[in-house]
Amino acid sequence: MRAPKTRLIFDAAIDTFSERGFEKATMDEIAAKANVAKGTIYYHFKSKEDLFVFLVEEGSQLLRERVLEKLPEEATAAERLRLVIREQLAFFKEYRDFCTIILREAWGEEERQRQFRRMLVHYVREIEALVADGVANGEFLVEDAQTAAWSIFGGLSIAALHHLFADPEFDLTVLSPGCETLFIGGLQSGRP
Amino acid sequence: MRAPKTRLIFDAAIDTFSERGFEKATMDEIAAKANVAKGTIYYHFKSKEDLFVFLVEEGSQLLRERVLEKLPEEATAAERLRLVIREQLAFFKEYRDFCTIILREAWGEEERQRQFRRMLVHYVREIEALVADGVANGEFLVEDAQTAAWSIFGGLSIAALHHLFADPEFDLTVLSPGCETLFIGGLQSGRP
Amino acid sequence: MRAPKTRLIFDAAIDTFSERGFEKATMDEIAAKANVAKGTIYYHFKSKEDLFVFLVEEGSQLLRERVLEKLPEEATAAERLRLVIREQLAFFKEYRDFCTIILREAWGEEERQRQFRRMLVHYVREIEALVADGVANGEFLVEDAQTAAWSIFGGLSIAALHHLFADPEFDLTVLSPGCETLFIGGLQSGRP
Amino acid sequence: MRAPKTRLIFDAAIDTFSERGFEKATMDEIAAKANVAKGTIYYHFKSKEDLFVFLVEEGSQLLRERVLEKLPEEATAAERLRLVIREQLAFFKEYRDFCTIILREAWGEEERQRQFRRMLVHYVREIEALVADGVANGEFLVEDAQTAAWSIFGGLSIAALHHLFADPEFDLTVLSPGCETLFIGGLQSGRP
DNA sequence: GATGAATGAGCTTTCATTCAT
DNA sequence: CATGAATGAAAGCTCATTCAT
Repeated sequence: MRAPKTRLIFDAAIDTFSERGFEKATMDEIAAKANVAKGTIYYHFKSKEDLFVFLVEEGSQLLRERVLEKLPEEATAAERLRLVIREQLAFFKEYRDFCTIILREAWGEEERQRQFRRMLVHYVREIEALVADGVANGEFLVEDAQTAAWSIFGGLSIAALHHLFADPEFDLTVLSPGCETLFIGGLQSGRP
Repeated sequence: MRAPKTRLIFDAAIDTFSERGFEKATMDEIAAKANVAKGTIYYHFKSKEDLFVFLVEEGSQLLRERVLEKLPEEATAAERLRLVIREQLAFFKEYRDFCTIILREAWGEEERQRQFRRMLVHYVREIEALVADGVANGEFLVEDAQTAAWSIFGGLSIAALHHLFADPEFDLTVLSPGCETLFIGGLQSGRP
Repeated sequence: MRAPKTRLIFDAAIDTFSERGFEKATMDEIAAKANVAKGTIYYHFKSKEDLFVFLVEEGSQLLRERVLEKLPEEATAAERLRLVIREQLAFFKEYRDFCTIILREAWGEEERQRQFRRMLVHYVREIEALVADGVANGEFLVEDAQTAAWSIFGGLSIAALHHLFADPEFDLTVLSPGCETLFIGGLQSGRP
Repeated sequence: MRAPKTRLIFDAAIDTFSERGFEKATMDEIAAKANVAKGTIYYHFKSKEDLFVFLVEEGSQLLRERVLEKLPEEATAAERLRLVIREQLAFFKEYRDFCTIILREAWGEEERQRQFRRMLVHYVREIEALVADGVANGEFLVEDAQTAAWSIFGGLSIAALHHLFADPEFDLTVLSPGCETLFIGGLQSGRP
């Protein structure tokens, strides 16, 4: 990743994969965007699949770092979940290309898709743990923390994706308050 | 759709597109699954894209029929939303292939993807209206009904998809109670 | 093989493989020679390897038919061996392309090469049996019929190949008497 | 050839060319086997073709030295030919890689193949002279010494190659007696 | 209506060669 | 002397689409 060309390829690949999807993206386009010869990509990455997996791994790791690692241990589950929602949206705002890739490319039986899902599972499991914490200490009341976690992750993601496709310049962070209210308090938030 | 071959092609296409994704699905595989010659598909559909769009239109219409058309006018917004959640999961259970296609193939700038999103927007707008109703009559408290609607739709869909990929035989309807609680009452459901 | 295009491809492939060798032959050249589109080759043959193997199988079978099937049962081993030598050279004369392919492409660890050798072994084993017959009835005197058989087959082939490369128009059948004398009677043929 | 790296490259090249054939052998593999950088090969050899030709020249020269230079002038033609057969098999035993390369890479219209054949011709011509000697002094009885020479060279080579591919550990020198008998005395060796 | 052989543009990947260091 | 990152031409293969039957 330190090699300068690798960085160029990485960025061009993110861009291209998010714009076209894995199958429609061509190595020619990635090479052109990165301003390197096609062979150069293959010097640094074994295959198109390999490039994709590398990129998804980096992105997933970044997502975990950004969203999960700064959670204050002492805060309540609700406060931490609010932070997760805020940070995930902020992440999607900064890396909108990666956000697109997540939802498009994770679902299928190809090896790269399975690998991708494994990383998502890894991430969502942390949200699940957070929800379970809240349940354990009486803050939350849900039976199935896993489904709740996937609903939250998926709800945020699809809402973000929808807005991004409607308006590429849309500022996703404005969605935070609404999403926090919805997932923490529900639609009946504040009702007796 | 009345021609018997058309039906065979339709089913084979749903099957193939959901298994492989639009790009990886081949007309050969669809033809083989439908037990017709490849030329026959082109006799009934202008192109691969045309076949896909047709299939997505039928599916979207079916989704709307199943989920939205049986909502009792007189019920509360919360009751109607619970029904929506229940019915959408039931629909995904029955048409899991279509559920997969929705989340994989709607996000991109190809014409078919734009068209697909237009249909989703059409569907989600009804949920949004329902949420807005609830807000209007004081049942719900959200600022952005649109985002709430997409979060609910997306949350349900991704949670469903996750479970389907983890276990193809999973019965999605068991997710209903949890999802209803989450979206209506929030994680703090029942807390004072 | 009845489809007309298949025949065109077959002939073009023999021609190209013998001229360039398996690796250097390109599907583009074969297609151009056969006056078909490249895709047409792949419609009839799974891969370049598949095309090659098919062609080698046909050739090997033809070689066996031409050389081995007309051997008179009642003749002496020496007479039959003379016939084999004569017929193999006649075969190489008629199918010089195949003769080239045999010696170039059989030696290596690729699957197609192993398969090829299996067919050669099949052919040479019949010569070996013939030699063994001669030994059994006292006509011949060799300890290792297998090595003798390969020496005869290889000697004929390389001598033929040498002459063909020196002069493509060379008539291989003129080599028969010399080769018969050499292998049957040895260099000291006729000496006491 | 004195530079130590050149030697490493030479050995790695022989190994790789014999294992994969000229076309399939890659400079990367040769470099890896030689434990030098790819650029280093190009420092010592102009091109892949150049490396191959160099190697073939060295090998051919060695073959001539080993087989032809120790022939006792005073011996009979038959005795000298026996020695040739023995020594060629011994050479193939020691340099089995080179033996493989000879038969695989000499037949074609590429410049390197023409050059290769010129060297083989050079070698076989000496055998031819030996045979012609025998004919001149009444030891042998053949009309076409050239064909006889190629038959002997080819017979030995193909028999050796066959055994090497059937069993890489096979000791080729055990073939000597059989081959001597075959080529000198013929299959009817010893018959009246 | 239905067929399937034929097409060719377009894709991923390989690899001999170059050259700045 | 030696290196190895970079190159780009060239190759095998795929597949949506067409069309004569």
